[in-house]
Amino acid sequence: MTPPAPELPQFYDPHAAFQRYASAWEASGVNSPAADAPGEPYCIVIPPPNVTGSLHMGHALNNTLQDVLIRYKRMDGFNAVWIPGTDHAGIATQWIVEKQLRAKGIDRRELGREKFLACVWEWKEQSGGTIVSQLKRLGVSCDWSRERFTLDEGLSAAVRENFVRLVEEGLIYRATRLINWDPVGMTAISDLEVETEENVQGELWSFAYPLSDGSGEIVVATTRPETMLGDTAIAVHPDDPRYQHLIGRTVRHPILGREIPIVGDAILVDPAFGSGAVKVTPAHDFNDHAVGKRHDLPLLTIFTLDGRVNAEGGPYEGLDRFDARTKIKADLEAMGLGRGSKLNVMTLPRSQRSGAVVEPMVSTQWFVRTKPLAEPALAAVEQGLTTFHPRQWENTYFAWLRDIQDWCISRQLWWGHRIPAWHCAACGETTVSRVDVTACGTCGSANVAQDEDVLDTWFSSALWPFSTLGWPARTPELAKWYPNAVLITGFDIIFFWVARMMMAGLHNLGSVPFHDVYIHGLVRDENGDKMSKTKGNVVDPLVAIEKHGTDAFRITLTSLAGLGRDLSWSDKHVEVWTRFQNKVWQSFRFLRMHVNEKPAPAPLGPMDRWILARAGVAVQNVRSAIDSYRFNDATAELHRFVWYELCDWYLEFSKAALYGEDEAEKAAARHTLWTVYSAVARLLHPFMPFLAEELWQNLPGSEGSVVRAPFPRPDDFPPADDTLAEVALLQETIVAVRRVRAEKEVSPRVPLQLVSQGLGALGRYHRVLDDLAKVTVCTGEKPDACATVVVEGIEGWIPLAGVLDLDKERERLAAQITKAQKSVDFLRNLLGNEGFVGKAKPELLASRRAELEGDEGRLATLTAALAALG
RNA sequence: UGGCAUGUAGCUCAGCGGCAGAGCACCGCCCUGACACGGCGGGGGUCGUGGGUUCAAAUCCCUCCGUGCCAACCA
Repeated sequence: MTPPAPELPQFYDPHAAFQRYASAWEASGVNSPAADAPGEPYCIVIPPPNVTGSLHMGHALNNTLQDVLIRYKRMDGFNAVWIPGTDHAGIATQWIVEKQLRAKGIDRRELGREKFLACVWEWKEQSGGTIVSQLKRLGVSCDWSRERFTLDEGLSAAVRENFVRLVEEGLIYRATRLINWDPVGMTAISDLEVETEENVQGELWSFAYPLSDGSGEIVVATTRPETMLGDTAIAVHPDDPRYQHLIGRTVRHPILGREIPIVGDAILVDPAFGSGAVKVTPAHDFNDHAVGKRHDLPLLTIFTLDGRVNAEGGPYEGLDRFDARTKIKADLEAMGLGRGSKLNVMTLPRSQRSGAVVEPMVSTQWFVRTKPLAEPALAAVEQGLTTFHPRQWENTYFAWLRDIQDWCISRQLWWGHRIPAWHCAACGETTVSRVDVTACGTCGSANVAQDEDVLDTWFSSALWPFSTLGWPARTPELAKWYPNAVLITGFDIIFFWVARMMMAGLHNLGSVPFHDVYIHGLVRDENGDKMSKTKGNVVDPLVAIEKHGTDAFRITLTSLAGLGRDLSWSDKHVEVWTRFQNKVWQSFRFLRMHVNEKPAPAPLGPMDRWILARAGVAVQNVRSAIDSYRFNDATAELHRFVWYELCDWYLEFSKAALYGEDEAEKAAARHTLWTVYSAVARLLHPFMPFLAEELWQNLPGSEGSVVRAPFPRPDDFPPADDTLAEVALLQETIVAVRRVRAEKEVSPRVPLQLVSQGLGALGRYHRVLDDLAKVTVCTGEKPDACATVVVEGIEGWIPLAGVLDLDKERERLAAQITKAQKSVDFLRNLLGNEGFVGKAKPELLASRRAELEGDEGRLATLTAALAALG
């Protein structure tokens, strides 16, 4: 006799397990494979969280899914690595530190660039680690030895290399253009960083421009009266009879006195809208800018960089944009030029970061010529080199890339990658270089100064899948792990990030950065509302982990991650998995009561073979679910198998053996339990790693850590054999008998097939016996509707009349039979038709035959059932 | 205005040509030896609307309605 195993605690303690295993795994090096380690490559790079950030539910979901995949692939023998890191997040970070300094009464400009950057670095050092430690609390198995930061030395070199290359190829250029300006952040921003605020109640105000010759006036309407200071034309539709004769003439600016031409422009002007005449401000409106180009109008910038009226505004100089609006309106009204106003629902462009209303401004900036980069990125997805999951996101991706605009990449910030370009004060030329420049590349003058601006933070993020692997150096890591296997991210950054990584990867390395892109939804609250601080419905993942434990937290998120849907987080969902966790634990304790050493293989009974075959099916289902990113299906399959097959059936059946006298049966049950739980621990590991390890460590005879154990394969288990059908029948029988006992209606499909030998065999089982003992079994002459049973050698029957509405059942069956009959006739005709057979492909015919057989079988079953009902 | 989703049990969702499903909630019985964080049984649905295709539609096609997101326009 082996000594009894030490008893397991009554309840699983997820926090203790986390403490026990998390850092031990990291120290073991299992997460840090060498590039030349054996196994097919499988690499995921983390979407780098901002250093400003703290972990929110979106991160939790995103990283849990990555961890599920990486743990699965690691167990499956891949050389799997998950590279973590953080993003310097240019504007966002600078914004925070500036705010902190302002609170102390310090302006960054007083401080100077160098000192300010020192402050940002200091802040990054102390709080940049927060997000990392929070990630670790999720139990993620990143390779922390490869952690990167977008501003570290290697990545900065990658950024320079990419920038200089694109300049050399003519794909980056510097130009003066109308761009989106953030007057609060005081920087240019890209189109993507402009967000629109919907349904703003605004005012559409009309006023009159007097014709220069005094012969009348022309009325225009605007939501931005202050921009009239920069008007350089009035546009009308060239075919509009009201204004046609005015084209070519001028109006006089009522405030500034300028003469302004009236032009005809069919593209901008809709004669049916408003007065049919439009004021044109080419320096502060994108549409007007286009008109200006068409008609060669002067660009008149009227605002300063912080959104005040400049010297061009004459009497309004120094006024804020919005104050100027009020005053100009009032002044024009006073001059008798106001022509009424109406309410107007509009959308306001706001800066994503500062929230300021964006001001279009003419400015000199650096741009990426995106068209040539977008074409290969489009083609790669069209050709299936990269696949989105779910597929429909490819449409979004295509739409944006097909209509892509040049990308403004320079930012008037200090925190970020400074543009590697040096302007010469002597000759005015610009030198772009991978190394710092001390002399002008054109004239040789030493009077050069580096461009003051930094790059858009997404410019460095675009390189992330390969800059983290050492590019531009040709490292073993790059050779092994590029392209990455999969990118997991949210739909909100398909344009910002995914598309740009595709472009950068294809351009710099000639192949796609990843084979799959999994797009997950948004984590919402239990009412389906977006989580937001103002609503106060934000769930802090760390609080949830404290409350429920890492395992339950992770598998809950995973179970909610269906393809193409947002997730609704609620404690009710977590409860399901907390209970699942307990179910696994309690059933494992049962195993430990009966198994305290690794059992030797033994001849197996039918129930043993049944559960092993079912385990094989579950393994197959879990695998194919993960392989196709159906995370919710994977967890549902685990839940179904463990609870409804393993615990509800097998464990109950095994008691007959384990509490009985037959040593051979006991040996079979022990071996089966051990085998199945060995698989369960490994199946659970990607989802509930700490629970899985706790099982593994307490499974007698298991070796090492579950982290390094192989993920179960379907062929680890015996295939289905004839006993499976028998067992299924026994189970149906038991269910039917329980229903009879409950005096409930019995579905005719099952009890009419009751097999006496089956029940006889079942009589030996624990809880089943209990059920049967309470069933009234009759003997003697059998009525038409009954279930035949044999209990402890006595054949009898269970009457069904009285608990069945026989008339209703007959009616229902007859309807089904009519339907089935039609199906069978149809298929038979189809197969009997020579012409059809001649043309049909063999496999199609085979499937049709199979269908027919299925239908005939069903028809037969139904007919038999009807006959039994009389 | 355009595009993409989405509408299935009270709630959260799965199913996507072949007998309408799960979890939670609800009702009844049971603290039996792994588990009351449990067991057994049960009730509950015109699958948003109207048409069409099919032997057969929740599932495919069209119409409309509701909801969400993205993009564009907004003088």
